[in-house]
Amino acid sequence: MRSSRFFISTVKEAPADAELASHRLMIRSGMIRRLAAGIYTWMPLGLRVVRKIEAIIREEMNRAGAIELSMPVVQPGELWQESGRWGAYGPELLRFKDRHERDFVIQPTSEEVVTEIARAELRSYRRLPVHFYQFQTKFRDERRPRFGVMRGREFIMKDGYSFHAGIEDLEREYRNMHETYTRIFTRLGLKFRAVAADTGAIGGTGSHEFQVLADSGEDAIAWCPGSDYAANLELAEAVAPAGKRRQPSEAMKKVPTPGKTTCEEVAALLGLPLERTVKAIAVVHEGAFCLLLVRGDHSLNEVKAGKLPELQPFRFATEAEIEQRLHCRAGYIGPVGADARVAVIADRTVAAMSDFVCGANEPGFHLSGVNWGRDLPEPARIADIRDVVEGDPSPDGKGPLRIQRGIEVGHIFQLRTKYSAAMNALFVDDKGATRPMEMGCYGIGVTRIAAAAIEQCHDERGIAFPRPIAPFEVCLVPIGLHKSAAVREAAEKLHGELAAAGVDVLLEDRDERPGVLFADMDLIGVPHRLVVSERGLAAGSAEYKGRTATAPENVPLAGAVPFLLERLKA
RNA sequence: CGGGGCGUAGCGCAGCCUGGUAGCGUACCUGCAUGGGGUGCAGGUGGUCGCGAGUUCAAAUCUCGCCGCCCCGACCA
Repeated sequence: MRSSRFFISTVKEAPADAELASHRLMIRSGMIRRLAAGIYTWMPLGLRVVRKIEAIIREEMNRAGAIELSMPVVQPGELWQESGRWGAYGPELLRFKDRHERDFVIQPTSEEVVTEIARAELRSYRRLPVHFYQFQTKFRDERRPRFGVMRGREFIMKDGYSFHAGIEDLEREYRNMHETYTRIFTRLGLKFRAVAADTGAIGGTGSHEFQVLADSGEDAIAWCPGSDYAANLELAEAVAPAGKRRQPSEAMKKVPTPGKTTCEEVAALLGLPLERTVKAIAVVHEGAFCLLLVRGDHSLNEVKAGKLPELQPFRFATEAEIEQRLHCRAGYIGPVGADARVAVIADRTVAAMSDFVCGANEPGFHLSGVNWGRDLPEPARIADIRDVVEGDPSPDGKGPLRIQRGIEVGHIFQLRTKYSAAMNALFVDDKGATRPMEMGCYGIGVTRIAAAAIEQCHDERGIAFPRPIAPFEVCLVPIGLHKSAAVREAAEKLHGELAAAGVDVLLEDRDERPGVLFADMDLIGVPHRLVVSERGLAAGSAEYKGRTATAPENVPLAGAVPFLLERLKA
């Protein structure tokens, strides 16, 4: 490819509202152009990256035995009524009517359509298992699209759906996909981690997310360096503290804390560590009030709390509700002497505390030296309701946990019979009985991967794409191509030879100054660069530099092609 | 959905308070010079100032309404 015939449109300044490095660099390199909130055009340069990501995923999905098809973006509302998601999905599902006033949706995923196919095509156990997948444009009307294509409304996703005669076979395919995804993200050149994920309302035996590690990620993951334990923070278990609770050593005291409503302020006022305080969070479940107790330096895990039977579902109490029910201002509420009708759920850590500080249920006062069993009854309900923190013991007992941030790029899920049962996707088994099929679903955010890769691989000069997904593998930068016949001839020859060897090479033949060409190639992230100049030709050499290398090196002109082929293998 | 902010040339911004010929940087075009890290000089092109009303002799500027976008928060995959 010649840059003069391609379309390179880099800019020096990115829009002021682009916060993330990947977002800024995708705009600056001309990979994408924003059309509306969360909706982007993939410009030729960006599309090359997307196509390379797709090609790797496709190759591995095919190798794993999945079969590609393509389902419609526009789907009849009827099908969504049938699965129950018409009502359940909420405003994120984009709905519209056609000229006949019939309901349609733009698919956010395709469980309904694929299940419709399965129930028509897969009538016998003899046709199972089957795994269909597609690359397709999705639309989710996100409340707050942001970070460019990282959380866009329109995006490309590889979504796969498998159908099985039994749970064992579903589990086999689930393991197959776990391995396949691991291969895919490894081939894409990403640093990632597979983590256990929340199975949400569907339940089932398993769900894993594949998270690309990046400090800017929206998800937090907890993992144990001493074992293979890894889970989304939403799910990660905080085990009960080891050992017995310390004996009380202080008397309970009411201390004035005017204007101090947070644990931080109270701890600072009393000169105590934050770990000695307890915060009480008032929540409401079906009209019933409940106090959740979490240590002052910990934070409530809403997902874990929401799974407790007595809280499912819950919402936070408003300040007005707190005053009305507890007769106390928010900021001073606590478990001591609380209304007996208000249930109290103590986090495991809180249940093991002694001589702690909490609200006195009286505006302007807290209690210090509070002890379970003496100043208030032993907690009736103890549960794991906090986020784990760095250094907490791993649930598998194999050392302390670490916390890292990640970008979710893949998710595999055992759906079981949620859709097949709702939509009558039945098959006849080997005993002649009719049963709903077991289903699995497996998604990869293709366009999000492009952003995640940049998030992970960039520097002050621009993008440093991993070779497998770079828009071009090699760029030839001739100095003075439009002035020197010798340079032109040498560059053209190298271009021809590299292209013939199957290398995705870009010849920078634009009539620009060298500085512009260097800056652009660094910005768009081409991993290998070969410079051809009169100076080099005189010495019979060309200059090679890897995108992330600190210094260039000279290679003999005659050996440049084999040299590059060797570098491309690495 | 609640709170805050912003809409002026492709991009980044000034001008608005105090109404009177629409500006700067960059990008783009032309010419000359330059030619190993976003080159210099000179000359140019490009804007219904988000949209619609209103006030006024006169509105980018003041008033009202609408739309769009961004940030924070709540909600959710």
